[in-house]
Amino acid sequence: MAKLELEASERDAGGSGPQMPASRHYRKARHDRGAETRHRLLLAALDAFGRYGFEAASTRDIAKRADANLAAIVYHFGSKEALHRAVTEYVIEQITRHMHTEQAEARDYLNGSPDKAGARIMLRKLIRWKVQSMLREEEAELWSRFILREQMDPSSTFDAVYEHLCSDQDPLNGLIGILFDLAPQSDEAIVRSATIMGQIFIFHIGRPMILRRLGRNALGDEELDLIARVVEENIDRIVGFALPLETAA
Amino acid sequence: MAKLELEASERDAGGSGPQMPASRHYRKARHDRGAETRHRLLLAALDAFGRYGFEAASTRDIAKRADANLAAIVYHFGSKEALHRAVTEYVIEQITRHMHTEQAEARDYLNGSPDKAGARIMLRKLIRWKVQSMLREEEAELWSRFILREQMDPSSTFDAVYEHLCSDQDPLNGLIGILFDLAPQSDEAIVRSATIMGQIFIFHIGRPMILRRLGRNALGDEELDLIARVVEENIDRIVGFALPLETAA
DNA sequence: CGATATATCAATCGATCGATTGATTTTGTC
DNA sequence: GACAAAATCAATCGATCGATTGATATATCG
Repeated sequence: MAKLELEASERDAGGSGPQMPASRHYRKARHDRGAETRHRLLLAALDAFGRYGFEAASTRDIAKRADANLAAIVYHFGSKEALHRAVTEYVIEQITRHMHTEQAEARDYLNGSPDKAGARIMLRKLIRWKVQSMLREEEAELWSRFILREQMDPSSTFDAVYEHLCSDQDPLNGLIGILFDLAPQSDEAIVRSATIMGQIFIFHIGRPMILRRLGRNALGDEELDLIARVVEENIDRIVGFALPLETAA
Repeated sequence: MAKLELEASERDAGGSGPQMPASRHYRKARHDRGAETRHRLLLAALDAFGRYGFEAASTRDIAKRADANLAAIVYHFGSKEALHRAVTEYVIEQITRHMHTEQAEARDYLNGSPDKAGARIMLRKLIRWKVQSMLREEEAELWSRFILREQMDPSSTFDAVYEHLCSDQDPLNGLIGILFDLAPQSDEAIVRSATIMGQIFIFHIGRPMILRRLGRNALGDEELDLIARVVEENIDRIVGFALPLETAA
């Protein structure tokens, strides 16, 4: 379950760290308590930062929810700020890992000699995969909330998130560009991509409201299938005009 | 500019208020300082609560940004919590006011004998109006951020926002229902409405990221026109299948 | 002008925040 | 078992939080 390592990605957290988990050339424990505590703190912080924001999320609450001592945060990460950076890195790493295969495939296709028919199929595949992974993966709601929270106070780690997850890592713009005869970085391609991502993000950011309208307490398989079908249908229709209708499944 | 009154909508803010602006049967001042201070505090709080969240937004910061004294918050509103409630009421009031005419028109249409052709035109009108008002109105980004922030910590004033802005006030579900042969409160109608709203909300919640991709510092008329065109086109195509293509402008 | 309600202000309260400390427990090597 | 590094813990620090206080300033009446 806990694949994360993170190890020493933040040495001196702003100039404070007196003692840190050296992780030098020392043997690993048979049962690494430290790594487990670190991971529990990371997940608790991911939820707390995303839900309450950086300042409102108290280290005491994070430590308590991680079943760890308050001082463990400074011990394992260096400071509250460093913990926030570690969470950012974790989110980027997780999303990148989940996206890697499909995005690489789409990028490879774009680097070849793409045409509209192929781009439409590739877009459908990418969207289907984004919807599934972003809605099925349980942690994904935490990732979305954390990232969108950063947007509201665009100072902290906004740049890192942007560079790793948005700029040119995402082949969505390229596919849209081909289908609509637009330059990949043209304003319209960017706006069109945003409207597509918005249809997915709304089910993260607005989940409480949607759950209430649906009269549910959680999104079950039935609702997730419905959401996936509607989003995929919508995008199929949006890009459908670019090509004569076909039977691509 | 300041139409707001709010007057005595929160009497005793949780049982604290020793002195409050009585606003009894006393004549209004020629130059009402209190109302101005109250409104400046309200706008500053709207921005701060939406941006940093309830707890992270400090009353000292709000007072400073409103060019008012710290104690003015308790004096005019009763407490930080009451200020938050007042902001919620203000947002509901503003959105309701901006939406009133168009939503009433759509509701009237739904209460008549609606057909698909009329519903499509009505939907197009409603969407166009939502896009324009939500993107053109300068305060709208603050409203969206505030509401979406509530979603992340669905405790506080979530119910009030939901009841006034979502439940059955919004005729979007009804129009979608007619166009897709769905019951207005069916799961699919709700999900379809959400994907439509997501295409608009993304430009509020993700504005910093989109601005960066566009290489802009702000959304000018040019970009707003583009966004409006793309969103309206998308929705036209999404619902277009429900009807044979026509030339309705 | 007083008289009075309205409004603003600096100073201060207890509570909680992030961070630090020194002691203690756990773990692995010799 | 002796020893040290890794890890956890309770207690505590100064800073800042929301809220309160009493004094002062402003505005509208008789």
